[in-house]
Amino acid sequence: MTKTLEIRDLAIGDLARRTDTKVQTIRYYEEIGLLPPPTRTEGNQRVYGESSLRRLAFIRHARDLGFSIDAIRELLKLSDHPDLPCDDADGIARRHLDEVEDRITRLRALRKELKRMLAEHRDHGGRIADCKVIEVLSDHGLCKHAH
Amino acid sequence: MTKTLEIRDLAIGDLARRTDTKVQTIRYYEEIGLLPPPTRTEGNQRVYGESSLRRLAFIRHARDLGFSIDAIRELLKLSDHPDLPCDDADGIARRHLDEVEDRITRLRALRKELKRMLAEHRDHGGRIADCKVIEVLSDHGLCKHAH
DNA sequence: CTTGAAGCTCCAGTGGCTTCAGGTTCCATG
DNA sequence: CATGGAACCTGAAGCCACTGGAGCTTCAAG
Repeated sequence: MTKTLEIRDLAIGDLARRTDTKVQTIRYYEEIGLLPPPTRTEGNQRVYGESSLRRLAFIRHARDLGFSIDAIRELLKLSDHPDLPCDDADGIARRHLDEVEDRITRLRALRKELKRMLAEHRDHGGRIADCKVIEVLSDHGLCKHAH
Repeated sequence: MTKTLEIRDLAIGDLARRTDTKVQTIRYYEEIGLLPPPTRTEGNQRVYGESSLRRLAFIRHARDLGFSIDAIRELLKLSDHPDLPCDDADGIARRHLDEVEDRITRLRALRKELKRMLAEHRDHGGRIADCKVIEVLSDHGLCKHAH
């Protein structure tokens, strides 16, 4: 039950380093309302705490995984309003769960193919006989909007 | 051993529909060299075959999964040049495999959390008691560039 | 031979940053 | 306590990966 000591009073640059984000990107996220405006010092400089760090880390991971800003806004809404009317929250979570499942499936297929290529490569001493990356991710069965 | 009958002579609109892509996006991909310029009709209209269909479907899936155009260019290079010097191909494949593994890990974490939320939601009759989507994807251990 | 859908090129606009310019604040060192 | 360089500030322009619109041509069903 050791209470993790809180991280506080991070300058924008510290936050940037810890989340592998550009300083300007942080200011941009504030501008578009993804990050709440933090408190400022006397000299008007932004000061962040742990919650900003977590929130920003989440945003970066989600962006990196291909979620749009709007999708992220929705996911954050789940966090920000735990007492959201149930249908909304349920709908948002369910919709994103489907999308996540879908992405995992496609990434698995790509992973399998990349592994196969590396393995064959070793076996055949330096040549990729037949690369099927395209086949594997062009599979129509995996298309969201196909039928 | 039934030979799949080849799809040929698709107009740009057909290709767009089959890959859930905008017509303009297809032309844009041609412009930046992701798709080879197809043959044209007498009247100067683009005509595509099966390989374009596969290639474009691949590109779309990869973009959707958050790969950059440059990463996709590299993956396509594996397909386009099966006789690539081994170190190049191996490096490309290995690098992207690592990235793919990483993405799968993070998506799994997010999936787990979304599932948990939906389950608790059902149990508690309409309220999301504590939403941890942020915690789950802000985990520092999952950061590519953290240490 | 008409007519309307779909194609063509060129160019401007958008989302999500990124870079630049021209300043102000902070703080380690002399 | 003065100072100089790193880090901060705002505001605006630029860039990538599309997206949409204008104005025109081609195609194919009737």
